[in-house]
Amino acid sequence: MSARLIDIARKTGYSVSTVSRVLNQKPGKYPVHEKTQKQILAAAEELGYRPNIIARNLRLRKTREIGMVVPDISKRFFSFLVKIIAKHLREFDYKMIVYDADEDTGIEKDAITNLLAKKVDGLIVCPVGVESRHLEQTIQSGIPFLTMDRCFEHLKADSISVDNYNGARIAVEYLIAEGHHKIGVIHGLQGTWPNEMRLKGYQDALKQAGIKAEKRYNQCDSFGTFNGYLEMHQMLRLDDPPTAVFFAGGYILLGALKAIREKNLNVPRDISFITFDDPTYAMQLTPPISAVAQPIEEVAAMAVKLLLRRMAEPDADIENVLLQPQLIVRDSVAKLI
Amino acid sequence: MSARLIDIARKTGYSVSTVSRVLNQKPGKYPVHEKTQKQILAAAEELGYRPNIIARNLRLRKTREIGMVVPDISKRFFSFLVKIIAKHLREFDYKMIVYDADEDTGIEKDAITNLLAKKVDGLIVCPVGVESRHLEQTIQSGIPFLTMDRCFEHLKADSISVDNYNGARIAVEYLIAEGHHKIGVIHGLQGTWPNEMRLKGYQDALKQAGIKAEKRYNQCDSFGTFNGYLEMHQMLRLDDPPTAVFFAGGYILLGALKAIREKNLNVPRDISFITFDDPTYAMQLTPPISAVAQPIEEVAAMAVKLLLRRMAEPDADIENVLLQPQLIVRDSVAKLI
DNA sequence: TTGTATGCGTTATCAC
DNA sequence: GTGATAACGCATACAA
Repeated sequence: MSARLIDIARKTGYSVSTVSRVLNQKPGKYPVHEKTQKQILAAAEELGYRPNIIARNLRLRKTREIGMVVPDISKRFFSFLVKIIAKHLREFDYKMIVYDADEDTGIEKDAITNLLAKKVDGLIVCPVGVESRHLEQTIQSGIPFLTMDRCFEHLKADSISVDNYNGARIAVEYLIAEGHHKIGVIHGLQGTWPNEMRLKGYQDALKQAGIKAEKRYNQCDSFGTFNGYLEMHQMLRLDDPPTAVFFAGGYILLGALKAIREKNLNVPRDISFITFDDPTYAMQLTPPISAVAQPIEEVAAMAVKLLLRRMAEPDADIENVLLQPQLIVRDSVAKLI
Repeated sequence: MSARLIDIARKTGYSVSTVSRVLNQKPGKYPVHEKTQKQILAAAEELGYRPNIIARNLRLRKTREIGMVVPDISKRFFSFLVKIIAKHLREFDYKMIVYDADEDTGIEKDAITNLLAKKVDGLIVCPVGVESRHLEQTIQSGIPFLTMDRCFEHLKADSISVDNYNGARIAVEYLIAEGHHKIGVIHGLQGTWPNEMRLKGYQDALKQAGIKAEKRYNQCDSFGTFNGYLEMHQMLRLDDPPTAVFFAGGYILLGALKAIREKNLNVPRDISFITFDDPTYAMQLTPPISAVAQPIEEVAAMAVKLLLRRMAEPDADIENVLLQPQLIVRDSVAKLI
């Protein structure tokens, strides 16, 4: 068993409160005799004293912990987000407790419940994205709360996300500008906010250019690699396949590339590709794939800023921040004009 | 403020202890009147009671939490490991608290200290890998403890890792079997266990085949993409560059591919590649890259098994488990014979 | 400058 | 069956 305040107290002959005061060192708050301090500090060192955080948290009714829930930590977007946010929080002397919801609203709900029961000082949730009732309840609990990425429009809470709509739109507008008219889309999980926004961006870009959105050019299922693989094959089986395809996520792209290889086709000679997300490998592929990059670091920084503001001013106006993604042109789109 | 036991007690007229008993429901332990139970359960429901985990943990001196520290959660190897381990632990009703050490031993040390102070029931550390004194101290504290991946040989603790030595060895033996003699290596951070083991595997494979390990064919710096890029360029500048290169990590490969593209060279026509690690994109590259895959899921499962065993039997013999990686042959190695 | 007493919310031991 | 009561380890208001 590790040393407690009372062990130091006994060893030095002082009381627990004196020991506590010395070890916490509120600047100039309580004056303690210098000799006393030295003895106590020495004893603490010798016993290897480490404060019991549980007891302290219970007493202070503060934890200096921020809870975070992500739908899939094995995806780089989220693990990187987690990393950067944790790093920022560290500067403010906050720890982060992350839970992986494994794309399951039930687990997400449990995670939030647990975090609330752990009395974290703030909560960041990247919702799985299909249900939000439990989030409403969480907001009611009054905890400083922030949704990220797969936000819900109706939720009365701060939020930060990437402008999925506009990102998709500039990607497709770029394809059109290069002379493409038969443009396909392979998107991800229906009903999720980013997916719907990306799809809408695609559709609006076509509409604006006077191009009809063909149903057969529209495939979807999930954001996974296997989905990309299957749907790409399906699209290639069409009598008049599209000349260019927009992918709603980097994993979809990966699967589509596999399908392309199997058909011995060449990008961009036979078909042009552009993807939402800019995974690390995109620029290393042959050819390097043009992409719409999400500003993850800015998202992380803004998240911390918003949450800390909410913690400092619980009654501040709700902010819903939308960050702009960036088009990165590489060599995967053929110029048709 | 959320409801406490005492709020339910006041509302129903029963005492705190009765309320606690009902809410914890030890099977057949304490008999409580059925009517009482119903009233209390109803009141709890109505007040939205959630037990305060901090108070409970303090009282029970158990947290049902496992701490985990990884050097870089944004790397897929670790984020995936975290995900799978957390999933397994969930089945045993344990939560996981993960911290990212950001490849910094100082942060790793702080993280461990904090986890210990939080009184987690067990601790899994994937060490940054350059220093281990603080790990020895951790072991002394008596907490069920496990190192993973970048283990230290001298540490008296359970450990689980991939056989980096053998993985590198079978990769290089494969290159030799295909007729290569001028074989380069670009490895990662010197002094870390996986790196040294992979390097030694490379060297021993050459030695066994009677091939001298040329110093100019050996480059290193870190496991990063940029390192791979620079070192590959350097190797290509040699008068007689190697005909095949073994990379100690998937990110290094990515950088090397970029260098290759810039020189307008072709894999495997001009040079052959094989890499340790099998990142998701390896099979989608052109050509698909042959690789040595780490059995991440087995590692995760074994980690949980070892830790739970240690928690159940603190005095069991120390186990150091080594799992075998697997050679995955794709199209990135030319047959020279 | 230091000590005493109290409470944070829970569970467990004991008595009734 | 149920209720007082005492910890768990810490930080603070108040006394001395």
